[in-house]
Amino acid sequence: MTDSVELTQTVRQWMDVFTTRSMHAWTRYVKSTGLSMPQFGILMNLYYRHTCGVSDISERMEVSAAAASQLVDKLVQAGLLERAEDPNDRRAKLLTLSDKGRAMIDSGIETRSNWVDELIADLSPDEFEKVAAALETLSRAAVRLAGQKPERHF
Amino acid sequence: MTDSVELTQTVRQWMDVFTTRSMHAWTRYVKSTGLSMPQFGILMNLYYRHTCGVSDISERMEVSAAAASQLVDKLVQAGLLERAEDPNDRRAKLLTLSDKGRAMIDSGIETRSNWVDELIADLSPDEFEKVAAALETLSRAAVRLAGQKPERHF
DNA sequence: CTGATTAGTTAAGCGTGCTAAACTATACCG
DNA sequence: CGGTATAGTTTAGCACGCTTAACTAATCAG
Repeated sequence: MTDSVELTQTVRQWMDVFTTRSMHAWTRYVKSTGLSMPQFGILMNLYYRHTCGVSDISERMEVSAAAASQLVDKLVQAGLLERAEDPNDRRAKLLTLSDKGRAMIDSGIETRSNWVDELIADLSPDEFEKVAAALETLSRAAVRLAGQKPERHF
Repeated sequence: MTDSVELTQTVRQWMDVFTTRSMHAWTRYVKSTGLSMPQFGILMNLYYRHTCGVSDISERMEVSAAAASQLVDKLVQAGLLERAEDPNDRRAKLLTLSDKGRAMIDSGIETRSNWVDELIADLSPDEFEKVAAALETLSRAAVRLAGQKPERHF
């Protein structure tokens, strides 16, 4: 039986390689879109949580409401975001990605996928299957962990 | 035999979950240090590539030499970086992390490790072993891939 | 030695993100 | 109804990163 400490080390090391690599790629892609990091962050938020208000953005990004409002406004003007009035609460706005905004994020994810696909293409079918199974296990664990303490900032 | 397209989908999805999560954590940590993103990026660079000059920073971060010089200067003043004259070429500087700078990155990696460890703790011993094996496979593939085209920007 | 290149710094100026503060408008509550 | 809280915007001002351009100093090539 392999040493458990050693295995932990393996997992951490992978995390290290992967995080470094993926952050670099991400940074590069964001720059290529011409958007700033915070702007792109808002688009990402809306990509996953389909709609929300300005104050939600403010909370998630831990910036003031003023900052969120300004950032959102730029994205609206760039045609990446739709900002509609909430019919249930006319103070609030409903923010959603425009098609253009969604396409931009899709394309970013696509870029990321390409790297992963190259990585996978390098594996034997057997390795591939094992890797996929392992990652699914990890995904489930991640979801479980996130569910355990949803009270944490976000 | 499981559908290969489906497996690819699994891998991509994990990538998605993991990237989102790890970038968020990274952003939060950087903010907590009081450093800006680019400043932290320089420290990261030097953490992995033990020493380099100002122009190397400039190239890797794709900013002007002036920008690199200014950022480095702030880090030196903050005591996170050592800037020494290169004895072989007195025009050039040798940049290295100070103990304080190294500690800062170590602590960031530590934070990341904690999350991974929590994730792992949630697995059965059997799952754990399989996951570790799979990630090692992936790591090797990543290294191989990186080695294949080292001419790419970096 | 001389001219050109390379490493790095400094200064001026711009764009951006951020905050605090003041303000508008809607919703909620007694 | 009237007072308070909430959602969002606007403004002024600051800090930061970045660029271009001008500059110093060291190295290299003929």
